[in-house]
Amino acid sequence: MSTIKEVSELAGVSLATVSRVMNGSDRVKAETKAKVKSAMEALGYTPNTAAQSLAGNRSNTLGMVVSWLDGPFYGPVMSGVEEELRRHNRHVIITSGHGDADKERDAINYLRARNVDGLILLTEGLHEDELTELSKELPIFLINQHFDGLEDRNMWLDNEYGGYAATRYLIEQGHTKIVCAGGQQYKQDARERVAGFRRAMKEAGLKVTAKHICHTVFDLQGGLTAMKSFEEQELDFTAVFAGSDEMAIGVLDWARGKGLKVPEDLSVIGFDNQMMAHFVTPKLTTIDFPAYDMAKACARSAIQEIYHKQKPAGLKFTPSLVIRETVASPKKS
Amino acid sequence: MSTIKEVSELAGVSLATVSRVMNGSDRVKAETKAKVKSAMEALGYTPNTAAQSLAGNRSNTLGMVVSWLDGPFYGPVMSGVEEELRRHNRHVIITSGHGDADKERDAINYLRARNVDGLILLTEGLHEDELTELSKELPIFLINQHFDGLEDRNMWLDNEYGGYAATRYLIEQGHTKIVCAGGQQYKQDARERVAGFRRAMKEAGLKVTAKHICHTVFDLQGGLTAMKSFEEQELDFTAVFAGSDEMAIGVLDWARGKGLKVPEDLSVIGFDNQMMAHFVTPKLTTIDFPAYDMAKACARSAIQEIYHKQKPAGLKFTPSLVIRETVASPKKS
DNA sequence: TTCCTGATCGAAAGCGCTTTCATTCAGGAA
DNA sequence: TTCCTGAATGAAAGCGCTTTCGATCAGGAA
Repeated sequence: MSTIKEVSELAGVSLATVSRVMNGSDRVKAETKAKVKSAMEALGYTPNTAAQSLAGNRSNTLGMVVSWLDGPFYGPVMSGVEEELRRHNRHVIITSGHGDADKERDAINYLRARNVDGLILLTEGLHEDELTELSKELPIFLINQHFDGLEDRNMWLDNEYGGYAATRYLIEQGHTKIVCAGGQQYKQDARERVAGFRRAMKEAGLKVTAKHICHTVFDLQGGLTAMKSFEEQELDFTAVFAGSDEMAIGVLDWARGKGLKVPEDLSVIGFDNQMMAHFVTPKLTTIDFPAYDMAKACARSAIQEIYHKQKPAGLKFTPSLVIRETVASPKKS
Repeated sequence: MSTIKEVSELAGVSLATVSRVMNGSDRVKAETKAKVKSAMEALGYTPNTAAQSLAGNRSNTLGMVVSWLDGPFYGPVMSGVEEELRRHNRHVIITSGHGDADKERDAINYLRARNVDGLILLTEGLHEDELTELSKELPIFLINQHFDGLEDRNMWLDNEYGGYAATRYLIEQGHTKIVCAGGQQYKQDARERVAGFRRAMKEAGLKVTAKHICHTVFDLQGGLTAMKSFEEQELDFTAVFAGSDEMAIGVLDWARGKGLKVPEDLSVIGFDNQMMAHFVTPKLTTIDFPAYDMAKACARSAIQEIYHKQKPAGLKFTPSLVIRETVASPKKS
């Protein structure tokens, strides 16, 4: 490994000049710049990142906290962030928050001890106050969470619109008796999706009572639980909007157990468009969550603000309908 | 952020002593150690990792290359590595190799520029010679790949046994007409799985011809392709061993298209036990790939060798059968 | 007592960069 | 001509650690 010193000697300039060339910034005569560059080339020079961090008081590293490295939802997010940062010759340290506020704090401390220049967070447990507090210490960027005070560092999905679009699609197919299996009520996205459901129903003049909505957990089991609860209440319905794809798969399981055919006897629509939506039968109609794009945008925005002093801007993403095989018109009866 | 200097002043010792306490190693009087520790406590001291890297000529960081951050297979692997390293206060930079030799090299260079102390590789494109060469530069650890010369840094699965166990299970259920939809022939694990299939068949006195084995791609489409090829050859079979779960799901799709019921008309067994094996219907019987455990073991071994100078030892993992719903005895006919 | 030994600790030299501040120099203004 | 200005570059002081080497000191051997 060659050092900046060797480069400077070969090019016949000072260390400072080499450093200036490396950082692109300052005014260096074009001729000098060329000399330095060819010296770097000749030596196969790569800067020592640790020295850069130490001297520059910045690590060129972002920290990222996701709930699970192995959740289907997080893969595209990590992927988007990694690609974008690598493209800018920065890197990300990814940690798992295990969907728990305490462990999320641990993860953040671990990252801060590594002098990350900023944080990309996709957490579930941390409260707005805490995040606001944290953002005074270092720049933090939020994916899939939004609130005032940090709105220019939010990349969020219009969940409400997604819920609306899903429900709207069911209605357009002729359904009038629709139930909603939503996620945990303490989760912002779950609440918003349900709100979208309500809006679409109301707009169509369809009544929604508390009975029609069941808040459980965002997974397969949650979907089953919700359906059993609807069943116990002897509700009559021809379609269900599930708050997540996993829940929707739970609904499919339930339907199969009851001998109901999907979509002939029951229409089902999910949310997220996770990988497994392709693998189930029939293939799941759902709402696409552009996680990869959001992650890329987030990383880009972070780089712009942290390393190029540009003003950040939050971004709202709009989900779109993905039509597959689980929705049909209701049977005439 | 307090520095080592402040700690040394508060504790009334030299920088060197504080450093010694931090690194646990050298002999420091117990009394002194206690003084230093309480000083660190009092100041809330965290060492500056960049300075440590620079001075110590080591980054306390491992690099990792996987094919896709968002592949279902890689989640558990990343998760295992991250957890284990974090537990030892080290960290990992994860990059994506996009399943392509050139991009894998890029990723490795990117990581080396960051002075990683070692590499954990889960690559597909790099040849043994290249890896051997690389391992002269820095320690590299291989997951799911094994060859002589680097055998003490390999964590690998006994794929041959997995193929054997899967086929064996089909045979025990009474099947005698079995085909094998294997992955790309250039992949070591694909070849080994097929070898296991052959061994089980041979052991049971069942003949296997080239017709019974189709090498395609390890994904859903590959499964479909394989089945179509068997169909064209007018083979008669009651069970299929698929080289991966995704292929197996392709087989399920094919069967559904043909109006065949699984497992009544056709038994199917996969390999990997990926998450989606739970989500398909009927739930997939498969061979478990203990990716998470292998990753943990790999990280542990890497830490032991790199930071504690212990001799590494490769580990062979044995896969196990996971019985679900896609295998039954063949119909009498 | 004197000498030697091992345990404990401190001084100081880096590690490879960034950045401030000073210096040099060419060219235009006076 | 002299002076001033701004552009281009260099010298050097850190950034916060690790590690080598040497100093100190207590206690046992001679």
